[in-house]
Amino acid sequence: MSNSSSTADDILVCARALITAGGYNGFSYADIAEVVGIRKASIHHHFPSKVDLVRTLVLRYREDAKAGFAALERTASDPRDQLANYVSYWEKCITDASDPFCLCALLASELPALPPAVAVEVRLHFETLSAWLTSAFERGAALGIFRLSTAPRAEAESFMATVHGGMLSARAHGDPKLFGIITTALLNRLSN
Amino acid sequence: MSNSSSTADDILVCARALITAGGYNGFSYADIAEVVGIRKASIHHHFPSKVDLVRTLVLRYREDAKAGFAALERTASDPRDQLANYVSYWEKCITDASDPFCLCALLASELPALPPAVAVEVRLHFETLSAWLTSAFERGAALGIFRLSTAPRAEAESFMATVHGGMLSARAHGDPKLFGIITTALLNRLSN
DNA sequence: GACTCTCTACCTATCAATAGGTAGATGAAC
DNA sequence: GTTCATCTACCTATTGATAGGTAGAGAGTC
Repeated sequence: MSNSSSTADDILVCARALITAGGYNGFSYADIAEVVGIRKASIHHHFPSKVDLVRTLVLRYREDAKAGFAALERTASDPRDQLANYVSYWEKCITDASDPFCLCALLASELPALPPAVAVEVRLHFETLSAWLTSAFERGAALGIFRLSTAPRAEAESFMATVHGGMLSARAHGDPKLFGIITTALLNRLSN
Repeated sequence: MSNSSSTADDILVCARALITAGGYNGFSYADIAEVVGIRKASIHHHFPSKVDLVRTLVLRYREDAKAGFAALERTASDPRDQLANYVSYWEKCITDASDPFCLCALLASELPALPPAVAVEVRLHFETLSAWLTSAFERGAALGIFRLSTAPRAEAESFMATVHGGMLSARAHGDPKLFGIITTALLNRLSN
């Protein structure tokens, strides 16, 4: 019943959860094999090396993120709503534990030790996210919706830092609701 | 020339840098052996298992953090200055690469996969940090120095999230100065 | 329809390297 | 002699990976 795209996808889904829980070195092909129900050697058929696997995963993640940003811009025209919806997306993921931590944020924490081919993709994700957030702040300022106390890029980086830090704190305290508490304050500041 | 406290300390110092770079599973006794200049087996004399090693490291880190909070309270009476000095401490560490990421924050990111004996200590560190920051916000509010838009605990958690997120962003972008940019905005908000 | 070839997706068996770890020996210091 | 801190030699388990293989599906040819 498994077809090719399904097995490779299963592998990627599994790898994502394992990385999000324990980092690049915290999982092995054997772990995936157990979850997906195939042998370790078969994973090599789809992903010849661990680097290939994780790099593919990050590339997919980046594509999905770009699609997500585009969707945010279609579903709300007000940049404040776009940012709020971005945060709501993560709050839902964290609260229902479907995706409790940004893959690239997790990998970024161990960036010095990542294989270069993976590291470069993780950096690119941060650049994309930063650029999108910056553009949201720029648009909001141009429309008079936001009054920025610093440059749009700095606002964007602060916003991003708070979101990622909120994920970390929710995890550290074992309290998913904490992400919402932290980001509510963040979003409230956008309304002042 | 090596004495017992020096070798064990060397091991801990080395382990800290390795964990901070690549997480709990990103280093091995062999890595430490190479840096410290002893055999892998000798490390077991000082730390019988990897869990013992990392747990000892986190305990030490927590002691140092408590001492640091006490020092911050001695060297400045104004809670705003205490928070600013806390941030300055990290900015210096990140900028001169002496300690570019909070050990417990790094370990917190992979908390689900940590050995329980280590995980509990990491959580305790977050509780201690959160309590100290909360007390700073409470004192600042009581003295009329801060006007809080949310409860002191929420302010503290937001502050912490931004600091940790700033570390992450600096690392992800490969730009240590970014931590300062993010935290300057954070501290400026304390002055309003 | 039967046969052949190619492809896909899986497998077993195996490997080298590495991981955390153990036990006993050795030498230095007291 | 005892203690401490190191070592060698070795262990089991696990890791990412390789080589060779099987089985079934699909397409093309007769």
